Amino acid sequence: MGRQPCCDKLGVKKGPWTAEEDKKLINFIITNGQCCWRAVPKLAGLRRCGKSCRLRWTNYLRPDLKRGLLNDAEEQLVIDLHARLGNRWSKIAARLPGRTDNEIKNHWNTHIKKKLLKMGIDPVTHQTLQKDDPNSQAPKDKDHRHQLLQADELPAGSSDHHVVVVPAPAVSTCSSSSSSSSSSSSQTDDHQNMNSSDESCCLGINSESSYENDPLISFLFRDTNDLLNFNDDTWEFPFSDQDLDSFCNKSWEENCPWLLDCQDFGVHDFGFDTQCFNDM
DNA sequence: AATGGTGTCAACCGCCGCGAC
DNA sequence: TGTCGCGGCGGTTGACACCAT
Repeated sequence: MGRQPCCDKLGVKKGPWTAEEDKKLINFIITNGQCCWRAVPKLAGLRRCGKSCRLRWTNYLRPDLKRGLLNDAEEQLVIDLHARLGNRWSKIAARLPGRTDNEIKNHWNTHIKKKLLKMGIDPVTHQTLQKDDPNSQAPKDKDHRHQLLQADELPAGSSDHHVVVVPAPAVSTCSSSSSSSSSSSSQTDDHQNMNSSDESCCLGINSESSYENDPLISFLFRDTNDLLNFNDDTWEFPFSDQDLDSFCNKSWEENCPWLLDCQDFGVHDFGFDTQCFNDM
């Protein structure tokens, strides 16, 4: 998928990356780490601009990337964060481990926008759409999974009637896996019917206690008031110093077990073992 | 089977902020 | 203070996949 390869006047290649180029880039970064991106193509033997190398690495080759569609819990988090931050995809991506801003942006534009419209929510303002709005198909079910709450602190340009979609708190059971079907109608229904146990299931969480020990996950799911009080300008990394020390002393497999799912591409595919990334 | 419409997403483009000088 | 280089960000593009007719 992508564009046809081409070169500009300076002989810099554009278009889709080949496996050979990927291998060169990965090999270089594993050996040298991420340094001056401008120097990377020259040193790695690539006819690409540094920007292209950086993008390829951060959006596709990084070993800590999750693959596949966003699950319902991640999607809900994106909606919540978007209500707070607007189109600041990098800020949103920073709160979703293993996801890139580009991925989230694409997912928003192709899936979530439509889903919100079907739910009767304006994807730009997060306001409920007017009832006489032909685009509005808001559900009337009072058991609707999401609570539409009045926000007291909202992005610039928001109106007095701005609402934020907030996920229900996670509970302790996990009954069935939820689908991330791309079918918009069934997807909406699933979304509305999915209970909070499904949500925790989506992140591989079996119970509240099971993620209490994971500082990042527990941060993501702790009191939703945190989301309402979220202030991007003063936000700090949610780990305590102790957590951070613990994190740094573990391998990436221990800290990020979902990365093991990525091993069939991006690491072992290129002849590297996971030790390479521990060394990094 | 052929055609046209729509969806998906990797990749590019242009702008901006920041630090160095 | 102004300029430059760099990295990062968000918006957009366009090739391919998929589906409906």
